[in-house]
Parts: sequence; C-alpha cells; structure tokens
Amino acid sequence: MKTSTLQDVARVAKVSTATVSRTLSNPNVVSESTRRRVSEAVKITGYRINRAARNLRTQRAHSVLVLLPDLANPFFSAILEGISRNLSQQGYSMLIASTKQVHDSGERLIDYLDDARADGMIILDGGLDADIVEMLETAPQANRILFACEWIDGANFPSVRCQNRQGTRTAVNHLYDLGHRKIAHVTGPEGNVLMHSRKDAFVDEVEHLKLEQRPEWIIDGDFSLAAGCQAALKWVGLHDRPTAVFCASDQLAMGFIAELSRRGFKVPDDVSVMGFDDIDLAEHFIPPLTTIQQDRLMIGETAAKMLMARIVTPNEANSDQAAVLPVSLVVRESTASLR
Amino acid sequence: MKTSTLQDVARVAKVSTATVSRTLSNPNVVSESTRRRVSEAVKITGYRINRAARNLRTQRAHSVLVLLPDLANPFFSAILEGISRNLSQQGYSMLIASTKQVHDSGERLIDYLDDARADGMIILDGGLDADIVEMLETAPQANRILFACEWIDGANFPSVRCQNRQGTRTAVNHLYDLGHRKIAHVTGPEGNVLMHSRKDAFVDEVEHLKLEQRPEWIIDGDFSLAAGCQAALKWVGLHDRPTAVFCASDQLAMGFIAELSRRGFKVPDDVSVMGFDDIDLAEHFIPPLTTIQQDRLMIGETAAKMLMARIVTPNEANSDQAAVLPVSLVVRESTASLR
DNA sequence: GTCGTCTTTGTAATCGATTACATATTTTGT
DNA sequence: ACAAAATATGTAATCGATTACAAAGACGAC
Repeated sequence: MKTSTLQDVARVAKVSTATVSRTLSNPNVVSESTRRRVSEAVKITGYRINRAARNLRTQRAHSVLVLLPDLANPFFSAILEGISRNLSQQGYSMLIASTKQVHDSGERLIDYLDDARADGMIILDGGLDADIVEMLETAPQANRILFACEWIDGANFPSVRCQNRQGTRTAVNHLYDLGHRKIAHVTGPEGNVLMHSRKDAFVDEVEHLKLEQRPEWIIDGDFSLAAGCQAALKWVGLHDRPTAVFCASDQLAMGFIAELSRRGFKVPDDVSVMGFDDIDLAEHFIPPLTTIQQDRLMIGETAAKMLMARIVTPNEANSDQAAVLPVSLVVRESTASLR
Repeated sequence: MKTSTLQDVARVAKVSTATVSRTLSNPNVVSESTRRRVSEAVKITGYRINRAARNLRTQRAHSVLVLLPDLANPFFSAILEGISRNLSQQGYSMLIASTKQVHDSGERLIDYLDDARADGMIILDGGLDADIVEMLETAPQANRILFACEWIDGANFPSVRCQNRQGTRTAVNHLYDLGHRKIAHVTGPEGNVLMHSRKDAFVDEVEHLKLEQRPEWIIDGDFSLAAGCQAALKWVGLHDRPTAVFCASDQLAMGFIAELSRRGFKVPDDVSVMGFDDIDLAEHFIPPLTTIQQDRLMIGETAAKMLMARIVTPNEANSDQAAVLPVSLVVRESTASLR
C-alpha cells in the first residue's frame, strides 16, 4: 500500500496540485469552497506530506543537529528536552550526534549542513579542536551554528550560556556568609571555557573578599565523578585543610563527597561542599547538595529559539550574540556554618 | 556561495551525471580512469551529496527515530550511544523525540514513518496507550518498528531486551546467599512490562526458595528516586522489617537508601539494598550499589542492527523476533551478610 | 461596454540525485 | 575473423512537492 501523494488528493478534489499545495501551506489564498473540497480529499486519501520532496524543493532539511561531547552525560538531558520542545513546535526535528563519534567516523561536522541533513546546529561542546573550529567559522553556513552552555573563546558564534561568573560569586559568598574563610575550588577540565570562567571568577571573588589563597587550594578536575574522588584525596592530603570546597560541577561534588565519606569524613560537619548545575540527582544525594542552579530547560528552549530565528531570516543581523541566563543558589545540606 | 551538485562534478570531469553517481555509490562498475577523473572533480568542486534529493529519489529517509518516554532519564544515554554508533556506521542519522511530546503536539507517531522523515523507529517506551499501539500494529510500516528495553505485551513487534527474569533470580539468590530470608521488593510503575516481569520473577524465586512472603513486602514504586524515598518510609513503618530489599531500578535503590540514611538507618548494616540496571552513578553512590548490570551500549547497538536489517530487506521473515541480552551481578557495598 | 483590479485557479518548471534502458566499446571464444 | 558476451558510459524519466507566471472570472467604476 503506497501512501498517497498530492496528485492523488488533487484528483479526488478535482483541482490542480498547485491548489492542494496552497490549501495546505497557505489556506487563506484559496476560496472557502475549494478549501473544504481539498480537506475532504485529504481525509479520504489519508494524505501525508512527503518531507523528502518538500525538503528538496524548499532547500530546507526541517531539522536541526544537536552535538554533544558525550551522549552519556545526564547534564544534557533537560537541555535536549528544551530544544526538542521548541523545535517540534515549529515542525522541526532534532538530530543528535556526539562530536567524538562524528570525529571518529571521519565525517566533518560541517557536512551535516553541507549535505542538507540539517538547517543548523546547536553545539554543546566547547572542547572542539582548533582546526574544526576554524573550519566551522569559515564555512558559508557559519551563521547557522550556535553554542549552548559552552562556547569557543575567540570565535564569535552566537551562544546561550548561564551566568557562570555570577553563579561562582554567589557560591563563594554563600560559603563566606557561613563563616568559611579557607575555601578551595575543584576545577573543570583544563582548557574548558566553563572551567576558566568559573575558576577566574572564583579567584577574583576570593581576592575581593580578602581571603587567604594558596595554589594547592585550586584542585584540578574535569567535571566527572571520578575527578571528584581524586580531588577528595588531594584535600585529605593537605596540611591545612580548607573548611569549604566549591566544585565546578555537581558530579565533581558528588565524587568528592563520596570519596570523603569512604575515608570517614562527614559532609558538612568536616567540610562544606558545593556543586554547580543542579542536576536531577543533586537533591537526592546524601547529603542533598547545595549548588548553583542552571535552568537547563530554558537554556535548551532559548538555544532553539535563537537558532530558528537565524534559520528563518538568515541575513538579518541578529544582534543578540550571547544570551546569558540567570542562575540561582539552591541551599541544601552539604554546606553548613563553620563550627 | 552555492554548494556544487552532481551536474557540476559531471561538467568538470567531462562525464555524465549518471557516471558520477555510479562512481560515488557503486565504484566498481566504472573504469579506473574515469573513477580517478571523477574523484578529482569531486575534490575540485567540493561536492557534497544533497541528501534531500537522494532521499526523495531512493524513497529512504536515511534516518531512524528513537522514541523515549522522557528525555531527562539518564538510563537511556548509553543506549542512545549504542544506537547512534551503529547507525552512523551505516550512514544513517538518529532522530530523537519523546513519546510524551509527540503526543502533546498532536502528532501521531506513525507520521514519522508516513511522511518519510524516518525509515524506522526504535521505541524505548512500553507504556504507550492501547490505541496508539493498535495504530502502530495495523500500519503498513509496522515491520519497521522495534522495541528496546521495554516492549508491549500481546503485540508482536520485534524487540531487544535484557534477561529480566534471570537478573531478578540472580539478585534474589545473591541476597539469599548472604543469609537473608526476609526479602522485600520495590516494584516499577503499575502496568509496566519490566515491572511485571521482574515482580513475577521475584515472587517465583522467593517461592522457589521457600522464603516467607507477605503482601506488604512488595512495595509499589515507579523506577524513580522519589518513589524509592516513599518506599523507604513504607519499609520503616513495617513491624517486621525485611533484612534485604531488591529494588526494580537503581534509581529506586538510591532513593531508598537516601531516605533511610536521612532517617538514621545504615546500609548495608541495617538492611541490604540492591538495584537493577547499573547506571553510571551506581558505582559512585554511597555506598556503592550492588546491582544487576545491563549492557546498555549493546542493547542500543543490537536494536539498531536488528532494525537496519529490517529496513534493508523488508520482506525477509526475520525470525529473531526478540533478542534477549545477558545481565550480570555486580557486587558492591550496599549488600552484606546478615548479622 | 470597456477597462482595470482583485481573486482564484491551473500550467509547467524546478529542486538534485538515481537508474532503467540504450548505445558504444572492448574482450573472449571458436 | 566474426558472433557473443562483458564492460563502460550516456540519455532521459523519475521521485513529490513548491511556486513563478499566466489565465480566467468576478466585480465595480466610468
């Protein structure tokens, strides 16, 4: 059983294919009576538009590619939900791939745009190699690329991000207000823009509050649980231990706490620990995690909206290059007043 | 700057478009010399195939839709990774949507197949409404639908799943071997096939081992952290508390443990707790979770492989209706011998 | 009655690849 | 040396929608 085409509908409604097409995509230019006849015929034939045909004719893929560094990261799920929600409202589909996989398979990212598979892309990975970034920047479709959460320093792609500096400042001040004066920071991965953004803000704020600073109180990490565990060991090994630790991600914080608890330390009794992101698990962790909340659904929706605007009106000089979304402090039980 | 087409390549290589097309998709039917000329021309022109055109002509979308109940569930990430990996090897793209969202937007699932957006779909949601299932079953493209992890009882779609019964039996026996004789079960959501599969296997095994059974030792849940917390309260309220609890998911187990620890109980000292799935977080949880491991990457890869086989050769009577993948016991620290 | 305007509909070209069929060329067998 | 078979390439139709342009009809103004 073949699905029916515009031709079939036209035949049944006794009009031309042009009229059927118009009825479907621009109903107000056809008369009331034919509109009814066509609708009737559509129902009778069970007509469904063939997107491949439309895509070819309109030179639009009607889909957007979302690139993650890694599909297995729970941080992204809510962002995807937001993107998908907004796209499907506009009749667009969401393609997903991971940068690693695309790279491994020998494809080039820009191919997705070049071969009409996607009309635009949202990249959630700020860690692309310099040559890939170069290629994206110089591509003719560069204006249909947008970064979310992370971005590329130096490149001027539009982006959606949260207030990383402000969030960090809020976190440090929360700890300060609890009486902590010796505060450590577990960073993200070297070279990551979020890592730098948060680390710089941390250093600035600690300086601003005139707190003691020591190089060994900045502990290298990479956003992962495992790195959090590593960091905990470093903390345990310090002579003069900070009384509070601000981790650059929730996963770091969880790993940190998990490892400490394995070593017999208690959070927040022995040390206050904060994360960043507010992933789903944060509130159910033991202890529930004090953290900086990012509205990931909104990040996704905003990213989709901005990208779609650029796809629909490509040459308009969209001035809003970067949307910076607010963050908020969520106080739970992993932080406490200094005894 | 327009991207170049087959025509352009043909002009540069001084051959017909047919020859270029053949060179690209079936190189061994063209002569060595033209093959070289065409490759050269492709390089010069920077030709990229236009997938919309190919899709229209070949009547293939070259993409597969993956349907999740909920994008924000970390359980699915590794499965997606597996699916994506296999699909991209074969030049296919992965579309993602959530059943909830598709439903809310008024679309019908089958539309994705009908309107040539996808060649097949992998459904990770066994909780579809009966009328939707009915629609899928009677659709002409029903043979390009496959379920993974979950499935629909009664319908005979092909599926990929793990050994739910065997895993449950293994779990119960692990607890039994540790000396536990009073074992509770926290179930998945009512109506879910996995929930029934695991619960039935649990009851059977408990009976087989001649253990005491009580209705209140089967606690209703729904796979979520929150339900795990609820279940913990129920457990706390029991007169005669089971010494071990087998939860139908890791998230349940984590919620269960989290809530207990908030109430001053210790795991595994006061009660042994097991999960099912082995999600990424399980090994970093406090205490690290004893659980039944599903190889989610393999589930994804198998699902993609099976579906692709059906897409490529649609009428072949694929006898392997259900692939059942092995599970394994991972012993960590949330279970211990009965004192 | 004629002209202009507006609305509604049809005709046919088009998007860019694939492929059945025809044709030209080379190879093989006897 | 000639027929048959195999190989290589070109011609042109095709997938199914969209849309520029043309044309036909309705209406009112003068």
